[in-house]
Amino acid sequence: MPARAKGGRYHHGDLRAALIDAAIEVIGERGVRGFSMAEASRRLGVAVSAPYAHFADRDELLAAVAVHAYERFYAEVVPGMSQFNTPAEQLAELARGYVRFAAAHRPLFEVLYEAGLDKARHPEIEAAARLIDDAFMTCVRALSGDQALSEELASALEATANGHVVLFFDSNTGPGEEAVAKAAERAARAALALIESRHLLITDLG
Amino acid sequence: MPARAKGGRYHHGDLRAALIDAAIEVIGERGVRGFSMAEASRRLGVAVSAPYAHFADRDELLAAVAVHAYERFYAEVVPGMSQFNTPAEQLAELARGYVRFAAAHRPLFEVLYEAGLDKARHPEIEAAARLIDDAFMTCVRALSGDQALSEELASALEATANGHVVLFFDSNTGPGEEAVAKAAERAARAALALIESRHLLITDLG
DNA sequence: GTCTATATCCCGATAGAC
DNA sequence: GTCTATCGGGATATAGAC
Repeated sequence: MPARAKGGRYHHGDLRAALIDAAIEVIGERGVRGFSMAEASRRLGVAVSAPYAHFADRDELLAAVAVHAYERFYAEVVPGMSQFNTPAEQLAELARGYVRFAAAHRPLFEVLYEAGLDKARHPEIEAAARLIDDAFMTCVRALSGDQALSEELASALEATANGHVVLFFDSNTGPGEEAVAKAAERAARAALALIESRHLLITDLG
Repeated sequence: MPARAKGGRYHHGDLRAALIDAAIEVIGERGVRGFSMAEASRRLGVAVSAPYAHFADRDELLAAVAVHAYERFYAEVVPGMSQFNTPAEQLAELARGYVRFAAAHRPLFEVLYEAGLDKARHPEIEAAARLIDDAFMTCVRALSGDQALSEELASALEATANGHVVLFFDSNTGPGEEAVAKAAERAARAALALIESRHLLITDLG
């Protein structure tokens, strides 16, 4: 952990990593919209110009936070899937983990969905998401040999997990363990219900 | 429609309504975070201080936009439900309309979910949502006499519809009619699947 | 790689005239 | 109800010294 004394200088520390940490901290308090390079600099006790030695602009720093978010998501959530034996249960666990992760690391979730980052300008973000997507799609495909159905099911599962997070944040119940567990369980059960009736996702589809 | 000539004055027009329209326009171009009282004033050709005769601060103007959003949602989406005869089909139509509405009026959707408005400070927003919620819950309850199941189903349906909108916006496919129709159909089908397997939403629930 | 200093711009909100 | 004028603040980003 780099030094962060308010008045101190910052020679030869890992400012890049410290800036990412500071960004997460600020986003946690003020939201993505409330984050600024200047505020991050202030918290680290460095000049407002210092971050520009590591990030070309504000969006590049946020993109680095997004990459960090996907890496952490993969490390925290995906391993838990292997404790289950069926693809359906694994996907339910992924949905549960998705909600738990977002609740535990709200700033990371916000960067992914509210930072308004141009993915074309920051391809490293999608690259970081690839490992997660692979694990996800492997499970989905194990449930249906049909390519079209796999796509529809994947879309429905992703939308539902995301929606449960938004609903949880919107309900403003705070980060209480009980409320998080309830939201995560709801997401997992909704995933199982979608899987159970997945045949309805493609009938008559244009 | 109030006058909006760039250099012109604005005596005795309906500035309040014009500000709401201008806000929607700005949000459409720059997002909620990019909206400012100053920019709205500039577009209407009025002094930056003029809006404060109608709204105490920025959040009050955004709250008025949110109320407008719910009113318009109710007017555009809810009537379409009555063309169907079963609660399941009506809820599917509501999900379809939810996605279509959000795609057609993205700024309104953004205000509701990304403006970060303190609902305790703006109770008029939830009041405006009540008509929609009543229609929604009436359908849900018609599907299950059980109170606990109704709550779980409502939660799952709302999350899923919202998630499909987020996914659609995230996919960046633009407002093409084809892409919108596809996303809306997906939301409707996911709703039907959740309804079909709704019994899975409450088994063993703590 | 970090500093000091600065240019440039935008914002929210208020005071007081008309 | 709208105007002019302004205060006070904060942001991004760059230039040049060390």
